[in-house]
Amino acid sequence: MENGASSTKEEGFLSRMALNDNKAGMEGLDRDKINKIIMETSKGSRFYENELKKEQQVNQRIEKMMLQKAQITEQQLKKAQAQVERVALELERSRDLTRVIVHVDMDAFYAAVEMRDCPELKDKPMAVGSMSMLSTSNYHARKFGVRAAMPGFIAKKLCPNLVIVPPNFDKYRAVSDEIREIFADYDPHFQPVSLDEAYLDFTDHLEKRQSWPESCRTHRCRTSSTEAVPEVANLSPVLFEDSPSSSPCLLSPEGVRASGGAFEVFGTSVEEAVREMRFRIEQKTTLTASAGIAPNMMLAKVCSDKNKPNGQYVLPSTREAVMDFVQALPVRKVSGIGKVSEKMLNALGISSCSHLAQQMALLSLLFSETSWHHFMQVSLGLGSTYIPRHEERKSMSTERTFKELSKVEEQLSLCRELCEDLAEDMKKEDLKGKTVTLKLKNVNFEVKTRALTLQYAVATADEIFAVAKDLLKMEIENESPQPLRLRLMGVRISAFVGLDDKKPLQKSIIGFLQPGKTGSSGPTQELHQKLENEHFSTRSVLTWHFAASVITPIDTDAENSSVSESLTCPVCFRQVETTDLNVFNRHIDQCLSNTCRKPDHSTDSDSESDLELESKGLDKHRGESEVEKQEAKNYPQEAQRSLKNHSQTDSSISADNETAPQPRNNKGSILTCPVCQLTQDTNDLTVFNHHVDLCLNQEVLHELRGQTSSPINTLSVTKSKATGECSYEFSCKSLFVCVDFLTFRRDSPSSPCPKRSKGLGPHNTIDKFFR
DNA sequence: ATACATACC
DNA sequence: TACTGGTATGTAT
Repeated sequence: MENGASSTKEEGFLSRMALNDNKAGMEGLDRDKINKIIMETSKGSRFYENELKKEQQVNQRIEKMMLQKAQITEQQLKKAQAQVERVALELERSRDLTRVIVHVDMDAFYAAVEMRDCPELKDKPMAVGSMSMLSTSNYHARKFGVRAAMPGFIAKKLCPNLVIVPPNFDKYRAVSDEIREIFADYDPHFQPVSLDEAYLDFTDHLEKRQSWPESCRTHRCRTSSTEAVPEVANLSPVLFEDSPSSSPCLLSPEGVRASGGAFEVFGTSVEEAVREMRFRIEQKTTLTASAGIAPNMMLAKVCSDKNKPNGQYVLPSTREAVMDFVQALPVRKVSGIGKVSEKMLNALGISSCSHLAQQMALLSLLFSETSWHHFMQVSLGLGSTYIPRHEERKSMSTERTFKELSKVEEQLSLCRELCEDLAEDMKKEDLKGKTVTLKLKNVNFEVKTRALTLQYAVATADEIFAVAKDLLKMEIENESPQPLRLRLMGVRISAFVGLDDKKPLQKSIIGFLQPGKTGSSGPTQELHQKLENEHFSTRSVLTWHFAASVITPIDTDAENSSVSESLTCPVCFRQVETTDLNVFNRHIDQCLSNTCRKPDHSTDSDSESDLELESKGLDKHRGESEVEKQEAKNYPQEAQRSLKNHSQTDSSISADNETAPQPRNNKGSILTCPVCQLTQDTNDLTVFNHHVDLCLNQEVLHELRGQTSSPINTLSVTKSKATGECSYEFSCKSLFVCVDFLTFRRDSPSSPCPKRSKGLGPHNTIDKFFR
């Protein structure tokens, strides 16, 4: 009668269900008692049973691993050891201790915001979330074992007086914006991890900071005491506020002194700079942050946890300090090593990073290359010293948990709803993707995903639903005559067009505009390095940083007159009646997408009939062709052609231009746009050139959109079009126009800073692209 | 390419 | 009563 679950309950429960006291604020509490309550509250639930099942899967994985381990011969190990040492040596050679990386993390962020805005909560144990799930708890509540990712009803058992506050994400986002403004003063290219967390590269800031006068390092306290300030109060404006770019010193020393009040002067060291940043965060938001300072991201992340809350920790940039630090580090503290990896490593007798180093040869035989390379880096205290710019998103999804849903019609209508929500989000970012994934979780918490990749990208609710509903129907069929008893459904879209398959040309443009750091170090940097070197010789690269992509009115001379209330769109060249740059940018986006994409055709797909399950066979093949039909309906021939490279079969494209991206203007020939690679149905060079301009503008603006935080400088558009010249000239001129849209700022202090892109002749810029 | 698992906040 | 939601990536097939 013993089923697998009940026989292994006793040994299986701990690692998955038990309290995770890994995080700050969890020291010295009664773990056993807490775990007992957690277990008692959970036992017997479907969730618990599923956790047991997963636990067993992990145990099996471990058993398999141990078997493998038992079969390893002395010889293999020797060989592995040699290999490991080679790699270690190579990694060691790449070690870079010259960067100063900071990881900042707000303390109990959501909870802290709620406490700030509701003093009642100050001295109570509280958490943000719901009875079903908590996202954060304050430090008071943590003493009871209440923590993030714990369901509220269990937390209540642990701490009956716990106050649970529903989340207010808009507010958190607003606070997040405030702290990010401060981050940007120390590293304009900082990388946000979440609303409350970011990585910053302080290296450049520190260099500049050395020559700053004291006045630039002086910051005013909001009140004389940094303690509890009621309400939102007038936050004293911080220095720098209005000069995110160039000179940070706004106030003269007299100004500082004249305004009176309490001041704090910060030094020029890293510690002081980071302390200053945290101070400013606290002055501005009444919330505290913790920070870790280290020579790479991996270490900085660990360090920020070290003196939490409201503290910071510096790991000196010496190999010795790093190695000492890492030896003592429990593997679980490392970002990327979670519950399961920890358990597997533990099974091998590995709990700290020193063990990790000792067992490397073994690990190289038991784990995949990516895994053991990661372990190796961790054990050597290596990590990324280059903070990559935020990557473009790779997927977008929406999912919802609900109480049991078993009726087919309800499942289908829910699916449609999700698709509508997703489509709405997609629209906001103007995305289209080719892969649709349906996610289902049944009442036993078993998760399934079903995906289908289309030939063309989709974006609208109808298009997505056309696919998702078939995936769903397929699952319903599979399960029948039993119904699907669902507790969650989700829809995801991925494989966006315009990321990979689009244009190496664009990459060159952006690569040129933003070559990034030139520091060489770490295997993780090799890729960046390689990419860079394709276009530049490493050290000689000027580090141009994009400043703003906003376009100013052409007629700036009318500044004082009453007529200056409009801006000229560089795409349609019409006046836009606004001075709001956001509005104006939206207009340009609109213009660009209107010109480069066919207008949407309203798709009245089978929305009604979709809600009935077709009882006939619904095999995958049929599903696909249905989807394709749907596709064809939604995207008329021409639009499909403009969507991507699947246009090869199009009869209007002559067979002889397969690989030649350059336009030719021979008599009677058809021109191919070097950007979108599509044949242009014209022989008119002016028309063709206009098309290329649009393409380029769209690409560059699309790429740069969202990369810049503070629009500062702008420039006017000069309409300098080439007509009747050779094809290369077109491209160059077009690129020049496109480059001319932008204003650059040179961050490198070694060279003068041209205010306008006029200083960037085509000789400096375009020539490089075409090499 | 698909499915599932792990990880992070 | 009640155990999330969003994104990325690794592993296995």
